[in-house]
Amino acid sequence: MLYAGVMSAALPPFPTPEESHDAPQLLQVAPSPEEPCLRADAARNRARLLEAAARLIAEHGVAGVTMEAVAAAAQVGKGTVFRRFGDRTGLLMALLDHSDRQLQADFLGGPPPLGPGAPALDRLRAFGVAVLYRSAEQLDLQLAAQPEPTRRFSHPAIGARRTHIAVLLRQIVPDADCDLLSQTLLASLDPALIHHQHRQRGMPMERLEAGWTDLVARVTRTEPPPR
Amino acid sequence: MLYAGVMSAALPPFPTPEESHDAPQLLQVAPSPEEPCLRADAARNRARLLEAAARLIAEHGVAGVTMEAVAAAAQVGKGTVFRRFGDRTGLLMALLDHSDRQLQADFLGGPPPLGPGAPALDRLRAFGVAVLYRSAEQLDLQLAAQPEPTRRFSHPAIGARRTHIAVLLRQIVPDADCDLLSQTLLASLDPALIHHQHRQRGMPMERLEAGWTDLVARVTRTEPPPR
DNA sequence: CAAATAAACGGACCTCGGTCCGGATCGTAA
DNA sequence: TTACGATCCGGACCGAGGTCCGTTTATTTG
Repeated sequence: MLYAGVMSAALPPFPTPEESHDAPQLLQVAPSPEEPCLRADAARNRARLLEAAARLIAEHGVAGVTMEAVAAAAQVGKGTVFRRFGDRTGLLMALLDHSDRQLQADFLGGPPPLGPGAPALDRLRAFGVAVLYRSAEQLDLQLAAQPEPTRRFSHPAIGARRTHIAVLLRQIVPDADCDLLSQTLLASLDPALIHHQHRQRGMPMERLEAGWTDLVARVTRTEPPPR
Repeated sequence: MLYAGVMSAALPPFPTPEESHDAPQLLQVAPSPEEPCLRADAARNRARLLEAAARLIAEHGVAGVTMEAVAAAAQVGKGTVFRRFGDRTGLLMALLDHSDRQLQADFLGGPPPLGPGAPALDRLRAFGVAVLYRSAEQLDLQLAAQPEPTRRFSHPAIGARRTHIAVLLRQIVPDADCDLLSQTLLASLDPALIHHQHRQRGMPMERLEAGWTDLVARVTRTEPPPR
């Protein structure tokens, strides 16, 4: 389990203030237009908390990330953790934030086929594969960071992915209900599903990758790629 | 919110003993071959607990279903609740058990197009629609009964549905990776997804139904039905 | 019917997520 | 530099899920 990415994600002092779980923004990419910019001590504590959480994960796994433990490790009061991140999943999602932004930057402005420049169909294929492997790398954290079912699709990062898929789909199958189809496609990349297929049913990642490619071909009614 | 179905589910003294959450049986239908058959007092308490839980839901919503409250309402010790149902989700899933069996009986042996007799494609369409509306009716309970991500696909009832979809798919697109496709299709019927589309994004159920029909057509590479 | 054994019971107890509010700190403006 | 208000901090506190184990009860066997 390599949590190096997670560690680095903890370092930038970008604030994700406590109001982070409602803004229905469609496409986030920068640390949001202009954050209320935390007070100096708040920003410092935020960074220490993320770092402490990452350290706890590295040492004791996700299960070891107790709100009290994180607070203690960061030498901070428990209330501070909740003030900053709202709840446990908020903290864990913040740990994934860096990697979320990375992915988003890649498919919004990175090199093809993930980024713009390639045909939409190729971008869609590449997107799924990217999400697949990214999730597989951080599966434990991804699973633990899943909020209760009611909010599972409310996270901005998820919304951004859905929108991206929908945009691509509209270029390929303009007549379809792309808003709906995009959700379905995204659901097939759910970390819990990956966990079940890969770990519980033992399917190799290559098969999941092929499954995604095939699914995209079927849904778009195009020929499967030669492989 | 009609919980009549739930109430009636509480009545049959069928035991679902504490070992119910691992048996990887492919198709359950009866109350399992021969349950270890609970002791008389245990069966009685089980029934009282289910009844109490259903009553609490009817009165205070799912949020009112506290393990202690259920125990108290059933005039039983808290430990007994956990012994019987393992954990909270176990209790809530037990409440859905009756409706699960009903659905299963319908698609395994009921009248077409859900049951055998109709072409596989029609059965697949009907299956999705059935699951869709059934879930919509009990959304709150369905959402609350979702276990942590790790076990979300381990429930026997889910496995049965997956298998059923896979069987149908194999008759329609024998060359596809039906085991994988079936999971994807099932994922698009996830209660959390329905909740998000229908309640949070305001899509009418008819649109979700059309979405399923369209998805099935695309995935099987068949013509969409005339409507 | 009585003794023996396995199963079930109950509730005290623990942990952990989440809340609350009096007090400390930071940023700012005079 | 000082004063002031907004923001933040901390940890006591609460509720609910889950565990444990001494006690009770159903069932079986002689």
